[in-house]
Amino acid sequence: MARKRRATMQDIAKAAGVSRTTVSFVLNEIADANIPENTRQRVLQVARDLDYTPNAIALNLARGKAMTVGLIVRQTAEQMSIDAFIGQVILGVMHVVEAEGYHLLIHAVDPTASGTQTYVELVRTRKVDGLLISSPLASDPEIKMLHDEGTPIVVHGAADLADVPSVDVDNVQGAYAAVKHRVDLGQRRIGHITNAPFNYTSSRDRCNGYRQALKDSGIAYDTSLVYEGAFTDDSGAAPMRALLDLPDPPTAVFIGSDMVALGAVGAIHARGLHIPNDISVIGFDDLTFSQYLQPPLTTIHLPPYDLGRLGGETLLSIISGTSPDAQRLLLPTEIRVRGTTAAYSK
Amino acid sequence: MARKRRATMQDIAKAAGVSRTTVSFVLNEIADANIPENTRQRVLQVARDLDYTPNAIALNLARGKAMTVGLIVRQTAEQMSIDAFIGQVILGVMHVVEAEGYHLLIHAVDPTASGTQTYVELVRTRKVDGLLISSPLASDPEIKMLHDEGTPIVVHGAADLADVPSVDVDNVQGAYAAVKHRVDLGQRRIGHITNAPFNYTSSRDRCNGYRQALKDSGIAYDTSLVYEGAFTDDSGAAPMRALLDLPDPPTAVFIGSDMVALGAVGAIHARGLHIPNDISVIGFDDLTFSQYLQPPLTTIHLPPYDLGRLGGETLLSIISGTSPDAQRLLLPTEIRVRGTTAAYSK
DNA sequence: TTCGCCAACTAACGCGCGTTACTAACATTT
DNA sequence: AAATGTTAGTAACGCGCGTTAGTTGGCGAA
Repeated sequence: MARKRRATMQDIAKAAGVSRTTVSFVLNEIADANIPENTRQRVLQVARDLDYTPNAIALNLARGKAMTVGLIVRQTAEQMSIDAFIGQVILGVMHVVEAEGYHLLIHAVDPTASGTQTYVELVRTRKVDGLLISSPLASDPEIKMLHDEGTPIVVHGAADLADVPSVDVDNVQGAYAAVKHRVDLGQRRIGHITNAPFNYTSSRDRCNGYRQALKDSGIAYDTSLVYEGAFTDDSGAAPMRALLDLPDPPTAVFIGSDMVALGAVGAIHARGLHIPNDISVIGFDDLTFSQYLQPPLTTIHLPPYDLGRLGGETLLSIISGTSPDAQRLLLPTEIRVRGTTAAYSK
Repeated sequence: MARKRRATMQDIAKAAGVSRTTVSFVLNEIADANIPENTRQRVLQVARDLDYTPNAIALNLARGKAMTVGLIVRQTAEQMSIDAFIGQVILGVMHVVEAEGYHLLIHAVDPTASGTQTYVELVRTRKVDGLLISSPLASDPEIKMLHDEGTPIVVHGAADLADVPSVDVDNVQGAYAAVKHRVDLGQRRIGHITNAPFNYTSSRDRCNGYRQALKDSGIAYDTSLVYEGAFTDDSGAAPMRALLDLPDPPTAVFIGSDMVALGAVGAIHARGLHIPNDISVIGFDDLTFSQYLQPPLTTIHLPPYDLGRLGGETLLSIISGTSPDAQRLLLPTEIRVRGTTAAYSK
């Protein structure tokens, strides 16, 4: 039961009666090392007998690469559970990364923490070869610093960091489509509850899409119609009540997240109002449950798996030195029109 | 922009005019190495000037520990997104693990893959010091093998592996409570749709709780009332339709997962039936959206964060050699009675 | 015969660090 | 004055592996 000491190259060398160098040459299939076939076979056989597996850490030290990339999620406990597609993102990253022989290290940072971010340590200690940063703040000095130091780094959405490679969904376009969908049906008083505080890029981008759609429709931007949500279902309730309490409440609300929309919808129902007759609702993210709500939630669909996959691919290409053509990727979104936005008839 | 070579201990030694050994002693605060205060300060100052950070890989090699634990998730793309609380579990593990200076490596295995599981490589290569295995199959030969080899390992639910440490929610008790809740209101014809195929321990345990509750109530177990779900919302629809098509359909369904329940509820509504008047529904997991469904879903609440946290704690205590008292932990669940199970009145 | 060449290896260094010996200089005791 | 510490270090080995620069013995060609 005691932890067995695993065989090393040295053990193989001794057992096969050759030098460790020869073992290394055989196992790594070095072409221009003239190893005769029978020596080769003998070494391989001994390796098999000893159940040899190379020590990854030693290998990493020798090569100077950790063969590991870090995925940084900036989320509190609530957000993590909430952000239902974080699992999809993780899976997307994992698949491409492991296909190239890399491993995936996950590290959460407390968004409320100040001072040097802990993920800087990950790259300083060479524990990871590169970083994929999920849901970054709009201005994150460490990201810029690491990038300037030459650390391979890719962020999921970062408008402020012009030269840092990024892969993101087209939040602006998605939000634009959501709002335009309402305006085109004649609604002009449209509220907005964000998915997150404004220092998150996704939140800002979605709000910008909202504003742009209003502008293009000749509707003035009214700050009294905009409230901040913060990831969770609960965070949508109070803003929604505030909107309903307005002297002239909106006839539609665009909510930057399906999860936040849950709380908002709950608040609307609690007032005894009817969706979509009294007010229509549009979400964002197209989480699995959205189509099962009563009425089913109109929302903006996005591809979380691809977000992870493309982020991983971009990061790997940077690590390998073959810098990608497109340093900034924007994935398209798609509106899913459902029951919460029936034709406007007031 | 070129990747800076980071300073090593050797660099500090040269700059401070001492040997590398002395640097090591100072930085590691070795007590019985008599380093005079001014030498100590000089070394520390140089280290700061050179922005020294120890190389984690070299350190790991020297110490013979990876300072990393692996979290294995056995899930396909669909399941990963679906299993909304995987994020919570990850976060729980991460918090305890990082508090002890460890890092978290995540690795997904394809549940349909055969042959030696890829996670075996993780421990053979010494890339991780221990493994936390989420949602294991009922009988997983590699787990037993690794454990017998002395690998620190903890599983989230594994009835068949008697001597492998585990941390799990009390699925049997949860399911029992769910079913008893119905029986006590007079219902006797209760269907069951599992959360996953029967080779998953959680699925089997929940079904066992269902059967036990029936038995204790003098109700015969009827296999025609039991169907297999498989993680996703979609997987709940067909089984539900089959139940409704029975000559004598059940008056209640216990579904092993809220996600699967989504599809089932959809199927019930599609038939124009009313919940809970025509049929009552009970889920499992208490996912965030469940309370927002119409009617709100009665379900079994469980603590995903604690699942991760306690799993991590147990694993770390095994790694550190202080084997835990309780090798098998069962976390309690709690029923949340909501609208899908109104009082039975037929 | 002798020189060069090639096959078949191996010695030795480096990756960055922990750790155990061991040493040289100086101070204290007997 | 000699023996015994004590202080302030350092040399050297080990962790497991990649990799370069050799080394040896045999053989064909000049």
